[in-house]
Amino acid sequence: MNAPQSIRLAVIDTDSGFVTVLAKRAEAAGWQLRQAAGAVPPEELVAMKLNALLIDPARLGEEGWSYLERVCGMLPDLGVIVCTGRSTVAQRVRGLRLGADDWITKPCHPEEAMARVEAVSRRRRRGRNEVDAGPLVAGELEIRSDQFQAFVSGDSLDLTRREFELLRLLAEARGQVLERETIYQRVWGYAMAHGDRSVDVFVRKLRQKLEKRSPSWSYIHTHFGVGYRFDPEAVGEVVIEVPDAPDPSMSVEAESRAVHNSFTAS
Amino acid sequence: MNAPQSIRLAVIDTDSGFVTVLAKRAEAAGWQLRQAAGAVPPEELVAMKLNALLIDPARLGEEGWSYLERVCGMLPDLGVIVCTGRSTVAQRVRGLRLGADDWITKPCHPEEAMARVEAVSRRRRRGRNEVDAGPLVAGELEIRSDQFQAFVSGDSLDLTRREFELLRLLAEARGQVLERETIYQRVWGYAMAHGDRSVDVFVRKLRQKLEKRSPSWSYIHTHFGVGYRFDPEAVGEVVIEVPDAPDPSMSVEAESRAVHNSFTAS
DNA sequence: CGGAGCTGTGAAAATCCTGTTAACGCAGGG
DNA sequence: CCCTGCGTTAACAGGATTTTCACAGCTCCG
Repeated sequence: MNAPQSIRLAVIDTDSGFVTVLAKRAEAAGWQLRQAAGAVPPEELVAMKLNALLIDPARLGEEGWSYLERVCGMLPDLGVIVCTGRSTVAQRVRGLRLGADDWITKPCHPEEAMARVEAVSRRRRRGRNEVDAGPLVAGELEIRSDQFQAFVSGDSLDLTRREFELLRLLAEARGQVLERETIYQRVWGYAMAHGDRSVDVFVRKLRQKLEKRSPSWSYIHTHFGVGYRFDPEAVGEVVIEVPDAPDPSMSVEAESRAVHNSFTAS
Repeated sequence: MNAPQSIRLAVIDTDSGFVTVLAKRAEAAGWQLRQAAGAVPPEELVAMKLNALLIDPARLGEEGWSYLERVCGMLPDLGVIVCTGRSTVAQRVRGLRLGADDWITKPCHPEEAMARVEAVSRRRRRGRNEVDAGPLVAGELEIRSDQFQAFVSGDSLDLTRREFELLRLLAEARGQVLERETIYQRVWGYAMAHGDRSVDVFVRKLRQKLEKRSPSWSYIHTHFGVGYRFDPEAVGEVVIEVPDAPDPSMSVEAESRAVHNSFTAS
């Protein structure tokens, strides 16, 4: 169910050889990686919204242990993996009892380090209710993962599951153009068959529902020959007051069509 | 901070030397330990209500890997620590990616093994915390964990164990949409088989009993394609008086059906 | 200016999902 | 051994949702 989701990892180590190799692999795997050489204040770690922290306390000198203890104490939800040189059983046991989740001995293969980081993150995620983030807001839109719905000033858009997943994917990549194949792969979970128009159809449904609730904004933009891009933009024209007009749909649609095709973005 | 709470651990290994030493220490630490020599069916592991499982898949011969995979897949909440002899990086990576939480190489000091079991168990505990003391009330409903029952103005709903667990889970996540897989995982304790309808059937039983005792409220809402959400809502329509109608059941059911399908969150 | 290739639309057709029932198997108590 | 309560499965019907199609409208590019 959960594809190898992107992991946010921080590495506190000065062993440049190990770190650079690891960074390379992590990047290849699509992880978000931050490096630091010294003891980063726990507050900053919080701000990074990490899944896990890989640390060599030996590089921190005397305060290594106390730092480890402080971090584990202040961020009980953070996965902590110690990766250091030769150590005694007593040291390892102490580290683990202090709150570390795993202890790897250097030299170690970067792939194993990554697998252990994954294992720790996996367990982390499971425990905490996956309400990882607060609602994502964009323009007048509020996307709530815990409700599988999007709202505009409290009103639900009545999205179906696929519509929601598509919207979330696009919104999470705000500003980035996503190709149809990528979108399909990530929302449907498998490769898109050649000639499949499902993505287009769902984009249309989404635009329809978005316009209904948030007419003065334009969210999903088409990139001809490529795919789609999510970017909330207030539509220039202010809403025309048509308080009692029986059917303003024609004018609204004509207007919106012009807005959608803003190809030359970027 | 964490009192070394009692841990329920199962060990699947035939290395009597290692196991007996470990058992001795575990007992001294007040752990509940179960031993097994071969592949125990995942169902039995569920029944043991374990915190963690320590296993040497090499002792299971050929099926070691598949057994590991099966257990990790079916009991995603169980901490799994592999403890085996010499291994390659590739093997360790594979094991960890399969779902194992840690991998220890024999020979290893029993104290370290225990520290790692603790570290893995610590994680799992973090998510499902807290002694919620008082009874939980919602609408006309009162859910008492100490009684394993729910009441409406003093009358018991006569819920069975599973019905109660399901209701409690939903109610504790009030307002949040829970997916079927999540529900099954948390109430039944292991992964839901594809196509299993147990959750639906139990939701129906619950709704039935809830309506019987609290007709003017709607508690469990369906989110098509996703799962269910608990949210007490007073039903708009006041009870229709049908003083002399011999069997009002039909109208009541028809009405309630309409209410259940309030897909639009809000 | 015109054709080829893409994308927007609407609606029909094919699937999937949930509500409901009822049969089945199991285990505990008489 | 039979009865009863409980949980699991299978099957069906009615809807809701997704796919698939056929066309019309746009873009790009020569």
